Amino acid sequence: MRPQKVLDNDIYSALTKVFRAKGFEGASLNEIADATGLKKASLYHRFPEGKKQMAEAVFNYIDEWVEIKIFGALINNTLTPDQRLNQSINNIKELYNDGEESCIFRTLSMKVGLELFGSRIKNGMEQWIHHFMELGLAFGQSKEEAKSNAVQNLIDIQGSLIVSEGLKDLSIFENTLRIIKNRYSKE
Amino acid sequence: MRPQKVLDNDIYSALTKVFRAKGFEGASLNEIADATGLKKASLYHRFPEGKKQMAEAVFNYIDEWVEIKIFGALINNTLTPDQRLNQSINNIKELYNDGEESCIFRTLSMKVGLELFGSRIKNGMEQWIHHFMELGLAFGQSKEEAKSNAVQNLIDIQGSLIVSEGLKDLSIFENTLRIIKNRYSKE
DNA sequence: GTCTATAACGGGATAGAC
DNA sequence: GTCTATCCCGTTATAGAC
Repeated sequence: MRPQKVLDNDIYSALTKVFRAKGFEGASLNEIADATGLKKASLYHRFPEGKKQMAEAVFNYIDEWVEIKIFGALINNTLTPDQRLNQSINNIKELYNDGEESCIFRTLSMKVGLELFGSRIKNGMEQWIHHFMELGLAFGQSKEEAKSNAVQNLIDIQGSLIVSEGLKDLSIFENTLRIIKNRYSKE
Repeated sequence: MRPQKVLDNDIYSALTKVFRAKGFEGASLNEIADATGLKKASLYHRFPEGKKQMAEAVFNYIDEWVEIKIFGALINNTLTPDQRLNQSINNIKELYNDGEESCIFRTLSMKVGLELFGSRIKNGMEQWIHHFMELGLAFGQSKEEAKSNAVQNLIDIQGSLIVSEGLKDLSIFENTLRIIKNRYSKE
């Protein structure tokens, strides 16, 4: 029996799970092989440049998701500002699985990860800030207000993920999403 | 010539640097050996239980520093609340080297680290919250206010370290410390 | 496109001399 | 207390069959 071709999306999804949990150095090819259902040699067929390329695929995969589901919502001008806010917050919640899953900004930015992917991470963070700014402007905030709120949103998300995980209390992440909402729309 | 005994404190300091930068899995014994100036076998003389014990020494080393320089300042009732605030903020700045150094809550709490050190991390975070709460109470805040400010301080510190590093902009960390100050003392 | 098998290397850890 | 030398295993990566 011929081996099935494993679907690209299933591979990306499995890669993402592993790298988010373990980071770049902590993710071993054996574990990645188990998670994807491919043997190591097959992984090298898909990713000839090896582990680094696998991690890059994770960035691409998440970037695309975020672009559509979060940035897309934040700047969708067929929606009211309140709708944009609610939709993007819900999708942020989904991205981090209610606070259970880490962010690649964190797990892939330890020393080695930062050397390899520093510019992607910087770029990604700037995108988050840019799109949150648009939301603030849509709510009538000044440029300065919108900017500082956007930066603080990013800080809050990153920080609350770490604190939630450390304290094993997901309500902290949830509460942070509420705080972000309140920066734009009271009650 | 007899080998010098390498000072405990120099070892802890070097260990801390490596684990903070690389995390548990990313820190290799070769690198630790280089950083401490001890050969691998000598490290095992000091830390018979191996790498895990080395990381534990880092927790102890930082815990002690934080206990004295940060928690000590936060609850020092020979100082005015404003003095406690300023001193502890300055020491937080020092702890993270103006935002250049990571926090072990972050680097030692990836999947494997969390399995090994989860309860130490939880405990440590609770200590930070507890002592920040005392500061809030000293400033006349209600228990609820003091608690939520304390949690938010922790979130802000963790988040701003990640965002500062990612954007390569230490002013974000500095600004966060100012925000924390303003939770207690206006201007 | 996937596999088995294996190479080449670095990882954590230990033995034993000084 | 530190060292050199070594062990064993898991790691990344490759060769070649199917």
